[in-house]
This record gives sequence, C-alpha cells and structure tokens, in this order.
Amino acid sequence: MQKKNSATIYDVAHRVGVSLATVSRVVNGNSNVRDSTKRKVLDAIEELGYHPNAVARGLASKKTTTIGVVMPDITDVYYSELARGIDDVANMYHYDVLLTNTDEDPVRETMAVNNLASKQVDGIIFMGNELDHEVVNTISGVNAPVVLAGSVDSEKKLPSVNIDYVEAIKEAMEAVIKNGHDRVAIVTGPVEHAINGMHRLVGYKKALEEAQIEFDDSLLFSTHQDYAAGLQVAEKILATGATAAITYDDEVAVGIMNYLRDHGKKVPEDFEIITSNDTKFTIITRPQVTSIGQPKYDIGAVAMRMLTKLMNNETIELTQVKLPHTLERRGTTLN
Amino acid sequence: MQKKNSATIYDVAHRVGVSLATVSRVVNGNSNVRDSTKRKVLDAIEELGYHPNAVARGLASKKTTTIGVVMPDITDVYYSELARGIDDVANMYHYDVLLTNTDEDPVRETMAVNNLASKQVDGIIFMGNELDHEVVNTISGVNAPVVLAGSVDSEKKLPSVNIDYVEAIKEAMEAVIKNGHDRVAIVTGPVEHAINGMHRLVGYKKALEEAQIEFDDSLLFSTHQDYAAGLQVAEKILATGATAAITYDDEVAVGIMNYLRDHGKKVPEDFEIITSNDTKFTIITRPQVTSIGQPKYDIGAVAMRMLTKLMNNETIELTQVKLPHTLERRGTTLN
DNA sequence: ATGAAAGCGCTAACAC
DNA sequence: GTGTTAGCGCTTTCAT
Repeated sequence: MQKKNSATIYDVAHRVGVSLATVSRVVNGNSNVRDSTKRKVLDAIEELGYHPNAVARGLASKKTTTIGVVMPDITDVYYSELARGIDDVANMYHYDVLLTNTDEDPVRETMAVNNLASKQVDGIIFMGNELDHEVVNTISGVNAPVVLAGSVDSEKKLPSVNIDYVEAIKEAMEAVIKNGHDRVAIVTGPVEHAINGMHRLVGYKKALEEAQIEFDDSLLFSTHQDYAAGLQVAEKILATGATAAITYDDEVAVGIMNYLRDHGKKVPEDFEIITSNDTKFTIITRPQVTSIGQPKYDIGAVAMRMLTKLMNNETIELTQVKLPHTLERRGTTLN
Repeated sequence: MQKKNSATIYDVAHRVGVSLATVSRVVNGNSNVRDSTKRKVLDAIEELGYHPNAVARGLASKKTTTIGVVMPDITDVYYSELARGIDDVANMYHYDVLLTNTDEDPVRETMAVNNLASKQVDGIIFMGNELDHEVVNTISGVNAPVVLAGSVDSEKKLPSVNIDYVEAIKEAMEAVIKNGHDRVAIVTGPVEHAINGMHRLVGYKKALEEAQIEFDDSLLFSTHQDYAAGLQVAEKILATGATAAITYDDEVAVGIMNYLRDHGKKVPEDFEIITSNDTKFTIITRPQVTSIGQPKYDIGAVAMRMLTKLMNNETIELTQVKLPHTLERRGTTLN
C-alpha cells in the first residue's frame, strides 16, 4: 500500500535541505544539478513516494501534456482504429488523451472542442464526417493547434490527414465498370456530408463520365450506418436493376450482401460489391468483401505526429496530407 | 473568430467592478449573489468571451472533473462498447474521460494508473482481464476511487460491475450438452487470466460435473484473440473429435466456424458453437453465431454511475454488481 | 450579498 | 550549481 497522495515538491525540498527549484530541476531533468544533490533528491522522492502534481504543473507551465480527441463514436471500428493510431503516437510523445464521443452532432462537437479548450489541452485531433461551418469556426478560435484525421473541411483551412476519397471511389468504380457493369448503385451517408456523401459522389460521377455512362440518380442511396440499413436498402437496390454497388460503410455492405444471397442472388457472379473502410467485418464474412484499403491506423498516427510538431511550433511543409489507399480485391468482386 | 485565450476571472471582475469572489460565485452557481450583479457579471463574461480555466480550478478546488479509463484496446469492440456506456454516463455527470490503452500489459496498466493519479483524476474505471497482483496494489494505493468494469480481482477487494461469468459459461455448456454433445471444446484466453481463463473453465467444469462427463484437458484450448487464431485452432479442435465448442471471443468463434464449413462440416448440424461477447461479429455472419448475451453498454454505464457515487463519498451498499446475462440462440446451435 | 486574502503545487526568470 | 521570488487562474474561508 503506497502513500496516499500527500507529498509535495516542498516536502522533498525540505527533506533534502534544498530549494524547490532544485527539486523541480531534477524532476524535469534539467542538467544544472550536481550529481550528489541529484541523487539525494531522487532518494527523497523515492522515500516520500512523491509524484508531481500534473495540474499544478499545468497551471504554472501552461502545458498540460494532454491532447483532446473528438470522434463520432468509439464503438465504430473505423474510427477506433484511427484513435488507436493517435493514442500510440500520443503516448510515444508523452501525451495523454481526453476522449469525447459526438455522434457527429455539430452541437456536441462544438461543446466538445470548447470544453477541451477550457481544460487547456495542448492540441486537438478532430474526427468527423461533416465539418459544420460553426464547428470549423469554433475550431479556428481555439488557442491550440487542431488536426483533422479522416476528415476534411471543404475550405481546407485546417491541417488534415486523409486518403484521397474521390480517387479511391473512382478506382473502385472503374473496377466494377471494367467487369461490365453499367448500373452501379452508390450507397453513401447523408449526401451533404463531405466524405461520406459529397466526396464519394464526385468520385462516382467521375468514373461514370470517363466510361461515358449517364448518371442515374435513382442509383444513389443514402442510409444509416449499420447492418440493418444494409439489409433494408438491398431490396431497393435490387429493384433498380443495379448489378453492383459501392458502399461507404462495411456493415452496410455486408447487410446488402447477406440480403442478396438470401434472395437467390449470387455474389459476386450476379452482383458485385465494393466497400470503403476495410474493417474486420470485410474479413470474417463469406465471401469476404472487396474494399478500398485505407491505412486507418496510420491516418491517426500521422495526424498525431503532425499535431506534436504543431504543438512544438515547428513549421509544417505540407498540411493537407493524403496517405495512399489500395483496392483490396476479395470475394465480392470478380477477378 | 472568437477571442484567443486571454480573459481571466480577474478581467471579468475588473470590468464589472466586483471582486474575484463574486465572479467565481456566479460562475459556480452560488446563490449568494444579487440578481442585478449576477446579470452584470454574466454580461461581462459574454462580452469578454471568458472561459474558466479548468486547470486553475482543478488546482484550487482539488477536483478536476476528469476520470481515467484504463482499457486493453479501444479497437476491441467488446471493450469499446463498455467504454461508450462509461462515457455517456460520465458526460451526464459532467466528467471528461482520459483514456489509456494497455494491451493488458501489467506494466502499462500500472503506469497508466499512476499517470492518471498524477493528473489528479477524480476517479478511475479499470478494464482488463487479468488483475495482476501488482496492479491491484497500485490501484489500491491511488488516492481516488476505482471501479472495475467487466473485470474482477480474485480477492474481490475492488468495487466491480460484471456478469456472472461462471454461470454464463455453465449455461452455455448445458445448452450444448442437452443437444447430445459430450465432447465439447472450450476455447479460452490464457488460463491464468481471471475472466477469460479461470472463470470460464470453472463454469465449464461445473456443467461437465453435473452432466457426469469426465473432464478431458485435451479439449481445452488457449488462443490469441483474433480471427486468424480461430482459423488455426479449428483444425486442432477437429482432431480431438469434439462436436461443439464454447469460445471466449467472437472473432475466434467466427474463425472456427468458417474453417469448419470450409472443411465440409455443417454448422450447427455437425458442430455447434457458442461464443461469449455478443458483439456485431455474431450478427453479420451466416449463420449467425449463438452467444452469451452481455449488457455491455450497461456494464460500463453502471460502473460509471457507481464511480460518481464513490467520488461523491456516498456509501454504496453493493460493491460487487452482477448484471443479468442471457443466451442468444442463433444459427450455430440447434433448437 | 460582497470583498480580502491566503493558498493550491508547481515552473521560470533572475540573482548569486 | 543553487536559491529567491513571482506568479499561473482559480476557490475558499473569513470578515464585513
């Protein structure tokens, strides 16, 4: 049973017979301390079970060694992978992480950012699909650097780490078009959302254009982000005569696939599917789901690394980072 | 663009012509302020864009309105569901959450707890399978209440919220035994781990005993916690002549199922499987996987609620909470 | 109902 | 190499 709380830097100083400053120096690894006194201080720290009070330190130094992470939902495997990348790098640089779930509600996002600011975090990583104008405003007003991870603001004012969503969807489209499909459903989140809506649609249309296929908006579907939604939308997709689908969410993709197979369709022979996030869901199903491959962990890790530089006032050459994506061909596509 | 940082309580006080104390009172909702001055203060706060500095407040009041959450891995859907329950209730009571991943490494768990203590968190929720003696020691030494969620310490010294793991596994076993199986594989994590090892084994043996089936330790398997591990262990399980398996992890269960089906076994006709965590993985596969049902979100929520009471120095009647579990019969079992 | 003043535990000049 | 001295921005008695 170690000592409860108590011991302060003053106790240590007093015990050794030196000043607060000296103790502070050894604690902070300042070299200007004679080895012998350093040892004595260290011993006293050990004996008293002294642990620096980070709050006091934060007040005095104006650095909390804490960053804020704002994310839609910790149970969403896509975002939790990013968060893991963030956390690992954060720890590497000795930062702790204050985590907030927002469910992509702009009101809660704004509150979260303001709250983190009042807690004096040294920086913030923000994740979310739609960057509401007000949210961008709030973020810009915060007195701490902010980096977007897996998110974009349309004005590209904020530093961010992403993949090229437009290009990724375009490539996925090209893959199915090459397989002879000309009626390809595109399943997105709310269309007004940047990544899950707009960006994907742009990539989709680009591919159509290059293949000289007319855009048909009856092939555009917008759903909730879960398995049940996939089950539901599948029927509607089938009704349009589509023979392939590109989806924004892996659970939705699996829902569509399962519905199709339950209704006598063969995947991929009768219907091809490509999804976007390459989460575990795409691996455990039979067939496995072809997906755009995203370096999820790395997106988080790189964003966090960027944030450390920003917090350190280093200048950053490239603030709009695009990490490479792939196409992971699995069982829901031919070839 | 709102004001960067700056305004302090002093600025507000000065502007209105009152003392710091008065401003502090209105900020903290103390009733001893005349309505008219209160209004003036509020106005000044608005005009100056004043936001209380939580760090300073924490130092002065010795309360940070922050709790620590220690968990194995944010990307593990089982734990992230618990975390969501924790976070929602924490927000409800206006606490922020400092999150740490440990990968169940006792060294990192100890460091995490100590670090959180030095950050002066008001309380800690701890999640993890194995409560290393040293970790329990560290936890006990911390000057803040701690509640275990989905975790147990063998000495039951620490407050905790769980389901009855022994009973749950026993019931799962009874279900397959009733279906005529007498060679049932049990797949756990490291046997020395409390929940994923020991507890499950106890429940398994109890059921065997009641059914008067001899325990055969060649039916006991210990694996990593992922899909690939399931694929691998499946072959060995088959070699034992087992006709059913109880697993501790859903991904492992799906791995086993997929391997079996790929190798000509029919699930559930030839082989029945019951897993433990009832995560999304059990829903999206075909067939869906029968699982013990756990109120994951509630485990987190209840643990957090308990922690708020502890932080508030309320006495708690029951510190070892067991929430009800179920058996979710799906496609990997008959009946 | 309001103000004065003493800290909370630490860092960071600045002296010596 | 070490000590002195101000704060950091706020809460909290204790007076009034």
